[in-house]
Amino acid sequence: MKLNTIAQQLKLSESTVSRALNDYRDISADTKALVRRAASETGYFPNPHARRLASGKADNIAYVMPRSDGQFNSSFLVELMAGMAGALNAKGWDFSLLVPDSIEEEIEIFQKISRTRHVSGLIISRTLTRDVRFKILHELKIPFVSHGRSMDSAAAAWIDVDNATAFSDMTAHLIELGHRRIAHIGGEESYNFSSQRARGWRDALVKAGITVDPDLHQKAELSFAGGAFAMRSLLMLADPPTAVCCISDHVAIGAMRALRDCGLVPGHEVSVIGYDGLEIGNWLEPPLSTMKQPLQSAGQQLVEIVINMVENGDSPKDHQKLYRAKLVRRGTDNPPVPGCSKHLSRSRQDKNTTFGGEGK
Amino acid sequence: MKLNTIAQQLKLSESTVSRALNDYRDISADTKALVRRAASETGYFPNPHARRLASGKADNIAYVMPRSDGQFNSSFLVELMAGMAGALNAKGWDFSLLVPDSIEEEIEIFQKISRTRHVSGLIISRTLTRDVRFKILHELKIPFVSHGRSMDSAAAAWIDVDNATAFSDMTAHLIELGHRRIAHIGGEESYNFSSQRARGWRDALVKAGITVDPDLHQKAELSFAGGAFAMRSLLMLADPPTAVCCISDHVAIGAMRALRDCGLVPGHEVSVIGYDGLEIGNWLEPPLSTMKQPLQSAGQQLVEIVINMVENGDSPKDHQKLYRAKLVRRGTDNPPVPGCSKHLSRSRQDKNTTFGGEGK
DNA sequence: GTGTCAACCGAAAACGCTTTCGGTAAGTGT
DNA sequence: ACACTTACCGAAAGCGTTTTCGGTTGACAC
Repeated sequence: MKLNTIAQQLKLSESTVSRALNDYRDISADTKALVRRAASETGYFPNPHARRLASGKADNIAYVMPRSDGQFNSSFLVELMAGMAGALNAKGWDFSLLVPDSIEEEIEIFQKISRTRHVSGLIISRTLTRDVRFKILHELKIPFVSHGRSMDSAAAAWIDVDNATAFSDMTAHLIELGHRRIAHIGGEESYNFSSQRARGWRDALVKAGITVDPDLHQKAELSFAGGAFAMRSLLMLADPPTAVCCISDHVAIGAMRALRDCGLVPGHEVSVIGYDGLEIGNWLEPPLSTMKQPLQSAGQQLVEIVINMVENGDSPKDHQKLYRAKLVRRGTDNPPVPGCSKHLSRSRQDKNTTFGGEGK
Repeated sequence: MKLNTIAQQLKLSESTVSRALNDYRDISADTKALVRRAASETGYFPNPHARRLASGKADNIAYVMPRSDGQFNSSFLVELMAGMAGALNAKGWDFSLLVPDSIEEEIEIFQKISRTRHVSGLIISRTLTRDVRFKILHELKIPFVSHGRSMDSAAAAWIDVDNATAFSDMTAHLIELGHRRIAHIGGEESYNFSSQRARGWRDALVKAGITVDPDLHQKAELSFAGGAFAMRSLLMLADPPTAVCCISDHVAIGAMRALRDCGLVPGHEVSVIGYDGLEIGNWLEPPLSTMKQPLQSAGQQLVEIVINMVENGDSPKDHQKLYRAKLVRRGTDNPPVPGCSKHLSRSRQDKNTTFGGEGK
């Protein structure tokens, strides 16, 4: 099933067959049809390695998968990768996965790619506030797009959600409901989305004339446990919050658990809003309010961007896209309950008295 | 940075350099050291395409990712893929993802692989009870391992969990707690794990001398919504179950929601046990009991198996491994509450009377 | 000395495709 | 009739490795 075979069979030269298959315009329509039919009849597939070696093109995209955070929004990740694979498949390109253990290893991989060019384009994610990868990839001249911005991404291609606006929207919503003491459970601020979300929260408070109490800003691991721990700390405060903006749904779910453990009902004594729009939130008791990203097909978009850069040499700057998250009210965002603040200090409440909030 | 350059630089032939790098034994230790040093100094990486073309080896593994079931245990999937990527990376092999839209497309991909051999080995999953892929891959002589068995997998390599035993263990446990009316919310039985799990449930009942009531066997979509729907059907029964064995944690979570919506408390009037050992189960109210698979590094294992088959020509049959799932008691498996069965028929209960079960 | 055997290395032929360059034949205008 | 395109195709040179097949040494025994 080599090009050779098919050429002899048709009494054409290899080069003609090759060009016919690749739709060169100096091949007559007749021969093209002829060759195509012969190819599909014999079930011919060009050898990718030979093709790539000869053409110098790799025709594949690699996604740098964030390592070892089992707690991160994994359903989203799967969705994302499926989207990428689908879009690439439509183009006939390959999709590989890179899972570096450390940032050093990641950079090493980049260098290898830049030398051998065995990967035509890259998609990175989980961007840091300051992220060397942008500079490195730029220097190595590897076409790439990032899922998430960074302070170093001005000249790069990216798609992202407006984290700051999302969290100021969220916070403003709670303020409008009547809350004044609104906490934020955030994450490690070296991650760009972390610091942006914290900023959004802070901005909304300031804008409403509420002074920001540093005690109300907790930093947590982005996991169930992290959220639970942070929530417990908040409840220990002399003047606990009546609402909490959580950096992720996972964290919010942990926080809900902590509330329950103290005999409180999420959305009653303490409102909770998460972020991610996870399906699971709908199935909790009570259902978790959250911010949802509109990226139904982020994977596909990312792929299309990087393909454009590889094939047409598009400028990265022409591919920057910001989306806005939308509030999804479910059951855990409600007006503060007057007099409830007393209940909030350390003492475990009797379940029967605190149970049965007004719901949504 | 070609082999050429480095050869001239050292005044050696290309072939010598190549063999030195690949550790052939007819190259002296001295020259090997020399070449190696030169290579690492210049930062040389062999061109993968050229290498693969010349050697005929692809040195990569592809994973056929199950498409479009957002509801499936995605954290596990991510974990799995990370494990695969890690193991492959250690070997210097590439990892690609295949995401076919249909079974036809999947088979087409297999044929392409068998022709061009651009993928050395395959990992498949989400096996069907009758799964043509086993026969096809065997005929095409593509080395592969499956994550999950099938009726057609006798001669193939696989790792799997003993689904039947897991569900008979689960059911037996509920029987021991005193339950007699034990339902099963299962899935589409064309999936192998689905039918196995249903079988385990049925076997345990029979073994305990309990006649199997077909009404108690619900088939649901493997999602939150599917679980909720099935649970509602069960509650509508004239004689509803006091315990439910759910095919997955997702389904169980949906079932819990349905219970709550009827004013019931999961683990009180109706015990619920899930399957998968999802982290999220720990954070529900009450925490969900479940069966946990011991596959901490299934990805790595799968990769090692297929590599062995590719490199050493190992027989598939020597790589079949069955694991046993373990019960994780959390909050939703308890003895039946006497007199509760009355509450179970359709009527919405007042929350205050039903709330506050004995917990775990 | 001659023969033998390792140990080492080089020349050159693959591997299966792409792409440049040039050549022929037919069409176009004058 | 001539030059000049245009349309189409073939020859051949890569692409950067691996691998087969010999060939040249030097050591060692006789």
